[in-house]
Parts: sequence; structure tokens; C-alpha cells
Amino acid sequence: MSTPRKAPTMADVARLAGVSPMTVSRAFKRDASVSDATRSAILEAADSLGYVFDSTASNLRSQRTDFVAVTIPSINNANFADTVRGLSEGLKERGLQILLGYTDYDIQEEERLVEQLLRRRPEAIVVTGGRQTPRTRRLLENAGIPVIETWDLPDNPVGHVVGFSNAAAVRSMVDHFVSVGITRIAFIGGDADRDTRGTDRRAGFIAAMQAHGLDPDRLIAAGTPPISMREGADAMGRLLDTLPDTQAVICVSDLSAFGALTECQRRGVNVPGQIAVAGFGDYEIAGICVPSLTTINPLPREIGKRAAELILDVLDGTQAGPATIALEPILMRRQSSP
Amino acid sequence: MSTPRKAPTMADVARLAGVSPMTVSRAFKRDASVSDATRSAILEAADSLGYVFDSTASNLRSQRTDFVAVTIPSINNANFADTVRGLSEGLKERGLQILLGYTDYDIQEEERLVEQLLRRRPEAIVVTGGRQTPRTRRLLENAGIPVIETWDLPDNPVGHVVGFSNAAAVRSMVDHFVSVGITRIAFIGGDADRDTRGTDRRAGFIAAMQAHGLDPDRLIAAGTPPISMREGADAMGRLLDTLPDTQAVICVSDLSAFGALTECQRRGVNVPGQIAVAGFGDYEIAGICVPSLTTINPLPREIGKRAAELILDVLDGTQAGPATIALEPILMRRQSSP
DNA sequence: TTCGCCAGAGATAACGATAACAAAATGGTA
DNA sequence: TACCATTTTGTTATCGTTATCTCTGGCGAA
Repeated sequence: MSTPRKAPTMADVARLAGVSPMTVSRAFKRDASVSDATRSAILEAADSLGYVFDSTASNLRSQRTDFVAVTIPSINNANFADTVRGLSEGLKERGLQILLGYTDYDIQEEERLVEQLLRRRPEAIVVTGGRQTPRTRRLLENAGIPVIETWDLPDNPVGHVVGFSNAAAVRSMVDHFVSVGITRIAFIGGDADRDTRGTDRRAGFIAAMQAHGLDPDRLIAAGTPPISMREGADAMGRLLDTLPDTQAVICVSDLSAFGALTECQRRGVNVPGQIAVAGFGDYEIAGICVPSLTTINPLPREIGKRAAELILDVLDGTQAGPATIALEPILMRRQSSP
Repeated sequence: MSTPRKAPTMADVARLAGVSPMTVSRAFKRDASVSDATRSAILEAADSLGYVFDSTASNLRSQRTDFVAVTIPSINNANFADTVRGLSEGLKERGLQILLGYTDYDIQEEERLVEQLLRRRPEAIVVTGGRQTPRTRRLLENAGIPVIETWDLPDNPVGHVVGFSNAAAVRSMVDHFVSVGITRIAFIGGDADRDTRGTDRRAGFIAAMQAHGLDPDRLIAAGTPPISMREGADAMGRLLDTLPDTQAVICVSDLSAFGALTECQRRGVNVPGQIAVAGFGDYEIAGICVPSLTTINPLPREIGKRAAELILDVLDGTQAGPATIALEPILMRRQSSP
């Protein structure tokens, strides 16, 4: 089934096609000047030998890998997956491939990952950013390639930024509830600072409540981030048990919000009649569950798309200094809130 | 912010540490014989220079990349994400990194992808398998590395297999319904053969119905695979409109099944009282939605874990011939069915 | 004392493509 | 026909690490 003999190289193809290895190399590039006759002869020879281009050699000699390194907290998250898809589509046309790694929401793991990725000499690196270990930061600063932080607006960014303010996004939700007369608002989130974005959302909730002169203490800790649907449901149970006069609850993600919704269903608690529920992320489920879920769409696909464009501009030299692209998340009013 | 000067190499580190480049190389390996004093001096020198190991050169010279290529249909799918996580964890201890690509459920795209991945000279390749273009098959056969097909049990595998029978899994669901006296069963799936596993599930449904002497024609085409929650809901609407005497419906995935459930909620159709609903995948949502969803757990994490073990065994030479590991998906009886 | 063994370190060449430069072939024009 | 511009092809050296072989010094056993 497999071929034990050594894989053919360009030299083998060149010999068979009666040209020099350099011409074979050119034939495998797009725009290189090779006559049609020669190129097809070469491709035919390559095909008959079962030749597969070896990018390890190409990478070393040309000092280009056509990799863009991307770190995301979790592979199992539709929002980050959308960002990766946006990136991937934007980079594909230029022949750039994504080298993906996930940090499991752990900045120590992120440090290991970033170092591993940089060893592969990517053309650029995209991190789901905000906070990182000092060493990670140093690695990024000295990497000598474009660095893009996403999903956040860091105070002191390493390089470029394509993101949004998690705190401001949650504030807009609080403002919305207050504008319709709701004042007793709770927040369901993680019980640790592992997930920096989740932490920012909770901080945004507290700040917004205080800005309205409201009590920001209805905080339900739902477990180690990221919070699952089940943990969201459990947290909602505790909220209904301990603070039954709560009028609305904002959840750190749509998944926990959906879990919370199901707990209300199980208990016969009417949403939004007795309590309003809001999420974050605008996952597909938010639009289709019953009642549909009020949430915030942080434009994950757009983040990826803009990051890809930015990378291409920087690599082309079109983009000079560090850019910060701040996106405006969209409040999606649906049935789970008034 | 970035360093315009050329990145330091092992030679620079060697000079600063007062040793030969070869010794630096050894110091960066695990088991290589370097005295502790020398090693720490080298690492210190490397750190002070901001040296980052260059694997492009290492890859070429050592003919090893420590990549395992993995293709999945979609990055935005919790089942495949679980398989990737299982793979990733199993390979990490050996220093193998995953090079991930997705095919968008398109075998032409898969062909392009497989070729791109093979150019990077991975140590092994894992495909979400079953059917591929002739050229893809040829590329895999001649790649000279272990090939693992997953999520399927192909009739004529390229190499190794870690999967299950999609048809048999759906048959078990049909058998379950028949065993509780349900005979008018429908199937909601895609309207094209793009998704080979979805197609197998539909074929399994038809065969199982025929085996029981039942009518297999209650087939609802829900759109281009993969079917979304929304498309599942629309399909359920059509089913209720056109075949209102249907007693149960099996959906090609949990996502479409959940969409179908929500449509029942919207119409006030009782599940499972008026109609039973089943899905496929055992996504988290299946366990928590109301009513919870009867489904099939295909053990996605286990697939990844076993595939990783198999790869390590093959690379070690422990595993001789091509292996086929057939897993048994688990029928999860929940509230959406009797 | 001699020999063998081994840990620790160095010297050399090579992995397979391509950047950079050079030369030959081609085509159009004066 | 001669000449220049352009296209097409070839030659040489090299990217940064490491496989492989060699060498040195120290230590224990005979």
C-alpha cells in the first residue's frame, strides 16, 4: 500500500522532463515564466513519478512558510470557529494556510503554544488576545512578524487589533434592560478569571449597573470557564432559588443562556414574563430556540475577515503602523426579553 | 515593536555560549547527551539573544515535521471538534502537532486540501473518510505515511480505520422505534450526496425500514448538507403539513433534530406524545433541551483518542498491518421518544 | 599499567528547494 | 540583416539544522 522507496524530488522530475531543476521549480509556481509546452511536459513528468512538492525545503530556502498561526481558546466554540473561517477564507486566495492551536483558556498553555507556533516561522500570528504571560508578550513582540490581537480591545496592544469591547457590549445590554424599566438584573458567568473575555463581560456588567446606580451584586458563579449549557441551567436554578425577585439575567454566553432558558422551562417559569434572559454570541441556537434568545452578536466572522485583510495589507506593506479596528457588536432583541 | 535585524540562529547561540552549533542542537533536544552545565549555559545564551528554534531547517534536515495532518468536513461542528481534541491530546505527549484543514463537505475541496497538506510532509494523515476522488485516493495511497480514515467503515479502506457504521447506527434507532410499536417513521436529511455520512444514514434508514417491511418513503429533504437547526425546523414543518400521521422522525443530526423540536414547540405539537423525535451525534444540547433528545452517541472523542494511539503504534512499528477499529455508537434514550 | 568503554563535544556534509545572477532563445523593428 | 527588448532556461550557492562519523578525556576492571 505504501511506497517504501524514496520519494522523488524535483531533480528526478527535471531529469525525466529533460530540463533543469530550476525550471521545474518555476513550473510549480503560478506566475513564473515558463513556456506552456515546458510546463505541461514537467507536470506530466511529475505526475507520472507521483511527485509531491516538498514545502519543507521550499520553506527553508525561501524563508517563507505561507503559514498564519492562529490561537483560539477552544476549538469547540462556534464563535471562534466563525472567526477562523473568516480568516481562512480571506487568506486562502493568497495561498496562506492557517496553523491552528488552542489554549484551553489557559495563558500558560498559550505561552507554550505561541512558542511552538513561532518555531514554525509563520508569516503572521493571530491571537485571541487581551492578556498574556510576560514571556508570551515578549515572544510576540520579538517575533518580527505581524501580530493581531482579536476579540478584545487591549489597553496596551502588542501590535494590531481587530476586536470589540466586551465590557461595552454588556453595558449596552444593561442599558437596554434599564431603558424598559428593568432594574433587578443578575449576571451568570464563570467563577474564575481563566476566560479573560468572560471576566471583562462581568466587569462591564458591574460597571454598567453602578453607572445606573443599581445593585451589581446579583452575580452567579457557574463554574470553571467556559460555562456549559448544563452549568448555565444549574446557575439559573440557584438564581431562582436565592433571588426570586430578579427581573432579568445576562449570561456570559448563549450556551449558558440557553441552559438557563431550559431550566425555566423545566420549572414552569415564564420567559420573559417572569424573568428575561439574555446571552452573548448570537450562536445559531439563539435565533431558533423557543423563546428565541436576546443576545449580542460580536460579528465573529467579520473579525476573521478583517484580520485577514489586515494581514494581507501588512505583508504587502500597504498598512504602515499598528492598526486598531474596533467593531460594534450588535444587540439582537428577541423573545426572551421585553 | 518588531525586530528588523535578522533573527539569531544556532550559530549565534553557539558563539555566545562558546560551543559548537551541534552542541546547541543537542541541547535543544530532550535526550541528547549534553552535560547539565553546558546545557544551561546554552539555554541562557539562547534566551539572552531571543533565539527561537527554527523548525523549517530542522524539518528539512531531519526529514521529520512532527505534523499530523487532519481533515474534517467543518470546523464548526462539535462532534468533529471532539475528535480533533481526542487526537490532539493523544498526540501532544509525543510532540506531534495537528495540521488541520476542512473540506466544507466537498470532495473536490478535499482533494486540493489533501495535496496541500501532503506537501507539508506530515508524519501521518487522518481523513474523515469513506469516499474520495480517485486522485485523492491515489495521493493517500502513495503518500508513504500512515493513513487513518475515521467516522466511517469504508468497504475498501486506504489504510487504517477508526470509525463506525453510520447505516447500522441509524438502523438501531429504527429498531428501537419498531420495538415500541412505532411504524410510521420519517427521516429528515440533506437533499444531496455531499455529506457521505449523512447519505449513509439515510441509506441505513431506508434499508432498516425495508427490513421491517415498513414504508421507507417518508423522506424529507432539508437542504444542502450540513443541515442547520433552521433547516431542521422547516423540514419538520413540511413533515407535519404533508404527513401528519407520522409517529416518529429521525433526523440526520442533533442540530436539525433540535430545530425540529422547536418547530413542534411553536406549533403546540407534543413531543413525544404526538410525534417522537430522534437525532444523531449526542451534542450537549441533546441532553439539556426540553424535552431532552433521544439520539446516538458516536463517541467522537474516542475516535480521536483511538486514532492517536493507532498513529503512535504505527510510527513505533508496533502496529504491523492495516488496522480497523470499529466502535459501537450508543443509543441514548431520552424524553423526545417513548 | 593497560585496555576498553562511554559520556561529552566537534567537524563535515547534506536535506531539497530557490534567490540571484547569467545566458540563450525568440521576436519585432529599423 | 543587425540589433535590442523580452521571454525562457540554466548555473551556482545557500537557507539553518542535524545525521553521521570522529575525537578526547576520564574511569573502572583485569
